[in-house]
Amino acid sequence: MNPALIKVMLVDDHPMVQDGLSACLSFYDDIAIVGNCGDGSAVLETAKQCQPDVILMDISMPNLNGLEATEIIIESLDSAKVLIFSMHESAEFVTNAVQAGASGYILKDTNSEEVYQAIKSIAQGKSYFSSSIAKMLIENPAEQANARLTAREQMILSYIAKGQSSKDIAQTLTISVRTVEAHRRNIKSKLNLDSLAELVRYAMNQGLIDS
Amino acid sequence: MNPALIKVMLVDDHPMVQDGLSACLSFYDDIAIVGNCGDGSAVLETAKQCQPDVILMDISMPNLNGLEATEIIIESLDSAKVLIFSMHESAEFVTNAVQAGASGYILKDTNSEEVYQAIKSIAQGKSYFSSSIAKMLIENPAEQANARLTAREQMILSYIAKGQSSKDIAQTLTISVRTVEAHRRNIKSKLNLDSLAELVRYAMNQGLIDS
DNA sequence: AGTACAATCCGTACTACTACCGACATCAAG
DNA sequence: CTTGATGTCGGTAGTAGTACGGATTGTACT
Repeated sequence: MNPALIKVMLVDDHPMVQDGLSACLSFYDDIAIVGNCGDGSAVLETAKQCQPDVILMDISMPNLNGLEATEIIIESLDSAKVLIFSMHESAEFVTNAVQAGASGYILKDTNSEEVYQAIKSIAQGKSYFSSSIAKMLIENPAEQANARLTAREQMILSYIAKGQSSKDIAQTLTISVRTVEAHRRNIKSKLNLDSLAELVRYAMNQGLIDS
Repeated sequence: MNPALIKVMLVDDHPMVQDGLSACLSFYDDIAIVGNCGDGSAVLETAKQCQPDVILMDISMPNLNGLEATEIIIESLDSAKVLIFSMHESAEFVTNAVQAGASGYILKDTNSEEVYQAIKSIAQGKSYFSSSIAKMLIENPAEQANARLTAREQMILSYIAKGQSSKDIAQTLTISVRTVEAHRRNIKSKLNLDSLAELVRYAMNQGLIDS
């Protein structure tokens, strides 16, 4: 058999994970690592150079998180499929990833054989989810359709969760304080959360910020 | 056996990270991976079998976290040194790790060369910290000494992180709003944190609240 | 062309929180 | 017994955020 070579690009801010994936996937001769990237904001550029078939993407990254990066990729490069490679097992993450355009979602505690199978499925145009993820999706079907934040709102929320005031955020983004406050209101309304504390917890659970 | 050979044991619940470390460290012929373990509760048993010189330990793991596992190891096997391999860059994690008996702390975004250097240092009885970690320890020196919150302050903080206002907390505890505000000030002063968001993150990292 | 939504901005009144300043009671430890 | 830490409470002033109420632009889809 002479299968088509699948070009894979890795996006993860941990060199160890990148090296681990590279090492593991190098055993399969129908997969080629054509590029890797440790920063969400550089994903599109790298992807345009590499022209990968499958992008294996971490969610929590500096600058630009994996979900936003996925949206950009899906809009700009319809040839590439995105496979999310995350440690987060919550339903919000998975549904957000799917809505962002990801074709699959696997957990970081999966072994290399399953990663390989997932890449193969994605490359063939199928979708792939870790068994525990699939089970969860069946048990908790789509709940919060209106809970989806826009990219701008996610950006604002991440600054809020980092501890910046509306004034700070306004200066950072060079927009009016009133605009930031409006986003604040919309975010709280969408997520049905009252307090700043709940916003921060939501942001942390969503992986919008570190630590 | 080569007397200079450093026996290393890996503890991480992500197979990818384990594989990556194994692959990267296999290039150095003075290091031997003598065992690995994906679960904190099995660390001690595995370590007794392997008799490692250095244990490379993740912090976030199921069942038993890396800090607790480190304490047990240090008490039971004085031959083994522990090198924490974490994605968390916060001062609390680092100081907690050191107090648990870890000889070093490196971040998951370090490259394999630095991991190698860290293992060598640890094996020689020295300590090793990632440059950003060392920098942080220098900039924020002994603030963890006065960073201990009283039971009352922890209680107040947990309510704050849950999203309650000072007024709410005052009613819940049947004390004055001013008292709650005073505690708030003291907590922020002790922890050297300005914003409510940082308080919430601290509380979550400390496990004062759920999810 | 019309609708919907996102993103931007403003006014006003109100509440919550912060930064200062201070006080006093209790209780453990030197 | 003095000292220090803790927990309690207050005044006053200022800043930050909320809750209404609007508005305008641009884009995208029908």
